[in-house]
Amino acid sequence: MAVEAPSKHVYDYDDEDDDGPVVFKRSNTSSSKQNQLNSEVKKASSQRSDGQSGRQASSVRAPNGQNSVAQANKSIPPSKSPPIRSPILSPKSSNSSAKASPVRSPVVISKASTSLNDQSKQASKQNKFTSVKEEKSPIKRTDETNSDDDDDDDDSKPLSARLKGISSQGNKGVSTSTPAQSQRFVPKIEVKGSAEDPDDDAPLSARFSMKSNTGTLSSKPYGSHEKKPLASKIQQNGSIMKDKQQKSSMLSDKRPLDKGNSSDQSYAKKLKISDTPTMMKTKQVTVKAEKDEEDDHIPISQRIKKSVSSVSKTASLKQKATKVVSSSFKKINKKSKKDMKKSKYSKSTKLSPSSGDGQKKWSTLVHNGVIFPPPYNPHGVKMLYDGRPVDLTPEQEEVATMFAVMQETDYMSKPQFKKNFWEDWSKLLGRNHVIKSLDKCDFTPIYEWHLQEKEKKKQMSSEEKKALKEEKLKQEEKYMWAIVDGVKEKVGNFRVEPPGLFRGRGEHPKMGKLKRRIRPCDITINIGKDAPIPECPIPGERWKDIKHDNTVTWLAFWNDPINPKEFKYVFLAASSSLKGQSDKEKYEKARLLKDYIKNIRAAYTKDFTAKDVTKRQIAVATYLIDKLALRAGNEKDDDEADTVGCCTLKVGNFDFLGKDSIQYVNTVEVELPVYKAIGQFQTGKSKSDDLFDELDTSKLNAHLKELMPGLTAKVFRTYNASITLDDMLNKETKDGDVAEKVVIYQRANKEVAIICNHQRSISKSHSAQMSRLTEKITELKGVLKELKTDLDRAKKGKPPLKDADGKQKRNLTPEAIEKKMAQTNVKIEKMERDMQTKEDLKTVALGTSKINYLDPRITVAWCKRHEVPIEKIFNKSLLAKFAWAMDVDPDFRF
DNA sequence: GGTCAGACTTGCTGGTACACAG
DNA sequence: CTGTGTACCAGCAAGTCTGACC
Repeated sequence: MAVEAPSKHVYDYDDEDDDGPVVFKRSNTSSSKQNQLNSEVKKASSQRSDGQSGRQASSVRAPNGQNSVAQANKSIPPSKSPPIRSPILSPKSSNSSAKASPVRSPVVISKASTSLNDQSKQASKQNKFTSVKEEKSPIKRTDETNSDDDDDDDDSKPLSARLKGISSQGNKGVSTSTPAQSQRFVPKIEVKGSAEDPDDDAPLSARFSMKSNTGTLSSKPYGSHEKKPLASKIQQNGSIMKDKQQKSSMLSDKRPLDKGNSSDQSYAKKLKISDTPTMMKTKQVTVKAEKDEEDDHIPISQRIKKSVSSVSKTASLKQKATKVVSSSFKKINKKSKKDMKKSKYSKSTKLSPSSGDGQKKWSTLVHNGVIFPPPYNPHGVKMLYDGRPVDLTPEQEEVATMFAVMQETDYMSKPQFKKNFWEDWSKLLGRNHVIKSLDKCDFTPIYEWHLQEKEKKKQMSSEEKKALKEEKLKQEEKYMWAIVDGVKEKVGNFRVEPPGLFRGRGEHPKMGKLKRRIRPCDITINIGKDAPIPECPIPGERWKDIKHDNTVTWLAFWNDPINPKEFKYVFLAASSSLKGQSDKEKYEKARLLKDYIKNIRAAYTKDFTAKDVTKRQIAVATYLIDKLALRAGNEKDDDEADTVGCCTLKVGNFDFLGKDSIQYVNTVEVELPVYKAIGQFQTGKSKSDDLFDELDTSKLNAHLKELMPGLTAKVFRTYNASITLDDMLNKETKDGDVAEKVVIYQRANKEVAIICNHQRSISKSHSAQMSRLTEKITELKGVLKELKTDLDRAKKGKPPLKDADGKQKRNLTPEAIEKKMAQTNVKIEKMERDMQTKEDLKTVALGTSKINYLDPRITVAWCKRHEVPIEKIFNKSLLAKFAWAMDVDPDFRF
């Protein structure tokens, strides 16, 4: 079968994580297409390159140990970018290239078509059966005339790139798009010329032009990297602390790993090997490319077949070698899970993409449980009711205080918050209490007491503060660590959440409700069978339950008092090997998508016009997830904030509240078929109806899994974020000092944040800061003017005028004055750039993408290649979290 | 096929320690 | 030395996704 080939590639790749002797060619775009099509060779090759680079690497510092002497400058790069959230694709933005039709935005229509075409071409080249992964697309268009080879490139390109401006999000403050714009997709009508729009080749992202400014994206050249090795090898995880491990890992990096992953073995216990590869292996999918219409009613999934074969071998090999239980075991029911515990190394033949269900996560686990907040200490300050002081019991006072301290927050203006608070508090007060209504309550005395306490704390001497801190540390020390399979690992959240008022985001229906105090009898502890059960810290009380489940990673959990159906877990810290391993798997999965993306795009593009509605909805939804980095959008209960994701978009949406009630406003141009399809989905529905009424996340993800093993909606976010970073860094890094390079990085980071709609609220002092800067600039300009006058006078041999205070200024030579002027100009420019940057970033949160979406190996490798100390990019906790990525080869590409 | 429990990841915020400019 | 600004981190809310169960 034709299929095989592809699969093979895949597998080989993985396996190989280690070796790959192929030649790497990263650069040519031109070649790219071909390469892609044919082979995964690329991957292999890339790996190879890794090896090489390893050598180079030597020059680079070892990640962990670096010292950064350097100084970095904090200077911020100037950015010219326009406000971030400009509407991206609105027609106006489009302009640029196409003058011809105003309508056509830089983006896309054409693009779509193009890509489609390309793909189809490719497809045609190939034959009918193809694995998705392979390049063959199921779709075939005969009409296509030319194919761009570049297309390939596109696929690998980041979305963002494709969007030239994704300007997506309106931020809270900044959305630029007009309501009208945001309301619907603007179809592009443009006649698309031939496929040749240059853009076509460009990745989607390129197609949207980003307004943001960074200006950097050029659309094209992407190609080069296309062929990075997919899998990099599975390296060990680098766990942070073990030297041995480290060493080995380093070694491994330096040269291509061998299949056996020998290096991995050593870690095996702690780390699971990344299964990603494994996972993928599980199912190989093939697409049957019948081009005809008939396909239309065949679900894509069906069109795709899986070929499983080769994989398992590899997988098992690996597993054995590592002795790690692969995460891939799937579908093991609970009982069997438990059984599995006993046989650590047993493996199921079923590999699953999911990360590890049923899989053993640890063999021995020792920890000390959790620490509780101190009991409430009454302050005795009386609040007023109807102007009179009221006596409250400590319990009543505690809750009143929770409310009082929130006086200055926005919650106080939310009726729902007050209503919920009152419901819970009045229960505590009892029916006969003097306090009958919240309206007559005056919490000011308590609030003032609170402010005083805060002030006192602030006024403490540094010694006192230090002493307190040490005291706290001493109490908490024992809870901070767990021993997992013999290795000391940090625990993430060992402190039980204190009681308080629930602070739901957005218009959460439960905001203001009392989050009661959690007691030991609410808590279930999970610990190794042979480990001592943690002593309950509250005398006379006991844990709710003790479990010894090594198929999960939590150390303890309790039910959320606000929503008892939900759980609050205590996990290991992000720096732990367990977390690191799954992090790595996540990125490996995203990297794998790179190999499938082209065909996935071709498939959904084809389905835009499918007869079957469900299929069409899946296609459009996938498109939106891919292009706009939307989240999947699970159904939500009525008692949650009203937010949506892709599958739950409403007919009237395109300005909606996403996770955390963050607004998403984006106007994009979409391909005509998408526009039409959306129009159809909207027909006959009201604004509040689901746009994708045939869809939910399970269906969508089930479908995605048929396209690529383990593929789910969120993988697109990771993929698009990481590929964008990789692409931008590689395209835009130029010679320069460290500070300049850091600026490049920040720009790329910002681009990703915009794509993912990562926002932050504008700091309270933002406007003050801006006006201060403006003032300073004005002042400097005044100085400049004065200098100019002095200069003119000096040239004529006259002394300078007196200064503002009437004092005589020093007599300077014209040269000296000119020098001063130049310095002042530099200062002004820098300030203006700083202002611009500050303005641009005022609503953009860079941290989230760094923590969750950007493969750290991209960053580490880039730092190594460009001699940028990694500490300039990653802070201490990120360094710990990404320890597993530190020994990546400098040539690593996503 | 749908629902739900369960487990884990993602995301924003606020407090604060610390760096820096004046 | 001091007031500001910011980076960092903890906290916890809010997502995603899987598998069991009906």
